[in-house]
Amino acid sequence: MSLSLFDSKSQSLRSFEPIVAGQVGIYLCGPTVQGLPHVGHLRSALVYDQLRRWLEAKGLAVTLVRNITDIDDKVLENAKATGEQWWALAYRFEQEFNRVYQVVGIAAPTYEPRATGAIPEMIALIQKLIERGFAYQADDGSANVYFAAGKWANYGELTNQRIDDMADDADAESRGKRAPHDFALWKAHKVGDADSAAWNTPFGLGRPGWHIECSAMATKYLGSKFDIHGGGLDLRFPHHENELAQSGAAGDEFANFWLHNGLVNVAGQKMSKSLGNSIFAADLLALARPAAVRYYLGSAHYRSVLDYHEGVLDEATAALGRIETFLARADRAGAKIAIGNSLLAAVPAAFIAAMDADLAVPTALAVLHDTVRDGNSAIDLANLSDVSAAATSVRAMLAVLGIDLDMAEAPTSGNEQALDQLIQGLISERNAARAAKDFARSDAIRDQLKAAGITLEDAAESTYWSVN
RNA sequence: GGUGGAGUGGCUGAGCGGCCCAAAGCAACAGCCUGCAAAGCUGUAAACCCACGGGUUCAAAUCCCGUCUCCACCUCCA
Repeated sequence: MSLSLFDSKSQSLRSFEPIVAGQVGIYLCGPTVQGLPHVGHLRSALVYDQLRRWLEAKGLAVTLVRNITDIDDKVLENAKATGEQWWALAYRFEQEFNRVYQVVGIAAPTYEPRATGAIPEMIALIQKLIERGFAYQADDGSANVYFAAGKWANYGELTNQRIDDMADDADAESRGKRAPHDFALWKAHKVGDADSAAWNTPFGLGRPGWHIECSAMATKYLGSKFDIHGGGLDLRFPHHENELAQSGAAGDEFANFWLHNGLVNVAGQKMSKSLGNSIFAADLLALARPAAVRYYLGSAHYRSVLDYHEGVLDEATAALGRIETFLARADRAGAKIAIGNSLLAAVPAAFIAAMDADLAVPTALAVLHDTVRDGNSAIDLANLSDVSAAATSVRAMLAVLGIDLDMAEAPTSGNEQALDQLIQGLISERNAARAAKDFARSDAIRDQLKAAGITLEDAAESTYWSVN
């Protein structure tokens, strides 16, 4: 295993070795389903989809668990605003998340647990923490239970911070906390909150704090020690720090590697509700086809900030078009795609090196484009074996990256056949005009098709058409 | 106040001690091809010294020190 990954906890590139040979357990903090998925959600999910595909290409059996946070303050708040049941709202958005994930080719996780499905495990974990002296029920007698950050000597180890240096939580005392940096494990039910949003527990009626769910679910499905924990950079603190503290205090070794993906800026600015500059997944998908959206999201390294602005999807579409044109030309040239049962064996060494270097997808894309150029040259030289090799290689790289070009093969539907027949008629007419040197007529036909969004390409042996 | 990240061509964006007189894509220009295009290939220009100023080294975009600017996180956040 020559894969290196940047581990946020040690802040260094570490060689990745699975805890159990041949298997990888990954836990991802999935979305809080309180609203529509935006470009940031898509990017995060995509990063780990690429990681998973790469691990699988390398022959590892990946167990990917990505949770759904279906209860929290925002879910309850937003449901009050829309007049829905909180669980109906959460489920509605959960489905929308899964819809857009599916559209851009993010494979479904091995399992997708909901926070509300792990309440008994959370209660058990909280009780364990109370027994061990790392958690306490609020001094005001409410059902609030807090984690005593100061009691856990390693608190701050994930983000390299010391409690004394952290900014204070202003209203800590009013909620029965003993220290400002203690955080909620269990939140007491409040008057006005839906009855369905409360569970009866040894601490009283209430609902889970934000962090406890991930500790409970990660260990429930992956064990007390697992390979990789991932999520957005914004989750590093407090969410992941608190998860680590809870699980560590409960005696779990927890994640071997911590991965954090960079966020998405919009025209250089942070995306936020208050700025009103959010780009939703549906916005992207309305502007470009899924493969282009996926290409764009992978155009910057996963730990870098990815900027979204006007034109980025057009660039991605153009880059993709180049790859597509090559594959179409190779196909016409008679290239044989021969990917065996190992994608890894069909992919260039430079591509493997890039992916192994902390998942350097932009570098991997450069290798892909180099291969396209070499393949195009081979077509011009009529070197069929090189063409086949390049096309095979390109197909394999696309497969590893999960980019599904969904290229038009021979027309299949009735509509496509009808269109093809019409255009073939015009192409014949144009070629007849060209043969007769009636270029006014031939250009008029080409312009007519162009106005309809159809581009003609005169290859040596025939004329091909494609819809822009 | 604390913690972390970034500043590379017209744009996006890799590289993070010698293979860098800096990848790849987009955009531009020229040549080949074409009746003309498109597509493709080739080439060119584009980063004056890779934010700025010092330093270490035989060698620095890459390491160190300082400065400037920007961004993120510090209990809502992918």
